[in-house]
Amino acid sequence: MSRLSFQVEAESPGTAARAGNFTTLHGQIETPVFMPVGTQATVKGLSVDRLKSVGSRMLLANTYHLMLRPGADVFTHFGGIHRFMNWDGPVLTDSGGFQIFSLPHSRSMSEEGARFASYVDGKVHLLSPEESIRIQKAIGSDVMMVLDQCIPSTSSHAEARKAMELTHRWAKRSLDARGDSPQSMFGIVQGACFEDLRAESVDAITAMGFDGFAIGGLAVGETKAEREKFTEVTASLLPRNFPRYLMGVGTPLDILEAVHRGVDLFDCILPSALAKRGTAFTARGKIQLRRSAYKFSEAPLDPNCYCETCAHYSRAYLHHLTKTEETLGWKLISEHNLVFYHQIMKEMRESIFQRGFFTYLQDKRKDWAGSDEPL
RNA sequence: GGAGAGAUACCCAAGUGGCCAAAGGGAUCAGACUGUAAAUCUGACGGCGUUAGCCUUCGAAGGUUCGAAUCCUUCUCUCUCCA
Repeated sequence: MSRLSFQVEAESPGTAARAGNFTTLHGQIETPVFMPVGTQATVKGLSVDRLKSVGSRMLLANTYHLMLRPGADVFTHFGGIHRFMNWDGPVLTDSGGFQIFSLPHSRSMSEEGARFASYVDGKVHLLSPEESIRIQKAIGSDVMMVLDQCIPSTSSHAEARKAMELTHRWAKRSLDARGDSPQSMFGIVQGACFEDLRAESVDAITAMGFDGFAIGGLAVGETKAEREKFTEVTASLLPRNFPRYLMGVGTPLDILEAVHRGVDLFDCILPSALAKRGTAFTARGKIQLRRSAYKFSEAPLDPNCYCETCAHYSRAYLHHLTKTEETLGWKLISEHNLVFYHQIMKEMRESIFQRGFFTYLQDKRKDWAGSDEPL
């Protein structure tokens, strides 16, 4: 029986998009939902007050980074991440599977797990499925992710099969390691850009008894068209009554296209990572605040945005903060970007209830993809 | 007034006869970034030309040399120390 009690509340004609909800140990979440990335038990630059104010309801944190610092024993001491970081909403922890992909020179792979040399002190850690789950239990996340092997999506069929099969064995070990913990757990579908492997992976993972299903291994090298195709191929095979999570995706347009294909949860570093380099999202495309065109601009980022940044600060000021690399600029643009992401999720959900998602999709495709700086 | 040091492209700064249109930073401009280790990475950066190449540059003016940012002469300006 699912620990999340996910239910589909509404669907919309002409699309696989659905609106739903699920219940975690720290409250209910309405989908589609975007989770800001808080790798180190912080969404960079934003206090919990600000996060709540911009509309964040569920955060992602990272097992690998938190294992290195502050370490699982600190979470045990505090009784979990919620009290530690003063966040009372749900938290999903990534297992460290993405670091297998993103830190390839710091680790070696075996059946047992991935051995990492810590970037903190060089000490070697074995990140096995059991160890990842042990740490995620200490962190006390509401949703734990199985340890998987994420590989470049452009990998060969043979490599993709090998990583997928290992991911399946690790998924089973991860699930077994959960034991009777009340924390829920998602399995992860792999298979790179191969339809047969994606189908096989869905069969294997859905047979194990998870509380939700993630589509992994996308936005790691493939084209936008491939990403959409394999999101669709995979999502269409996943069971209707469980949440579907597209890991690490993506741009506003990526998310729109994925909701259209039946995905419910998202996380991405882009709103905060791009804010650091002065990129803001608006309904009319991206704004690159480093451009000197904004030097004297008294306009807000987006005249239709209700965020604090748009209420109080000009593009000229944000341009200045970006050029001088002041952290306030990063923070103000991050807040704006998160408001933008949460706002579009809300609009998608509402359009599904109104049975108008497909129209919304077509409008946004035109507005976003057709702008000078496409989203 | 005396002694010394120096003037290089938007800025800082290497270069002391040919391999120099001139290292390296910064700034500027452009691009990248999707389950975040890193204030990150990439490209352009005198002008014209698609390339070959041509033209104009190293405080100013002369000179030496086949050839000068580099050597010589004079001049202009800046800085440090002593009076």
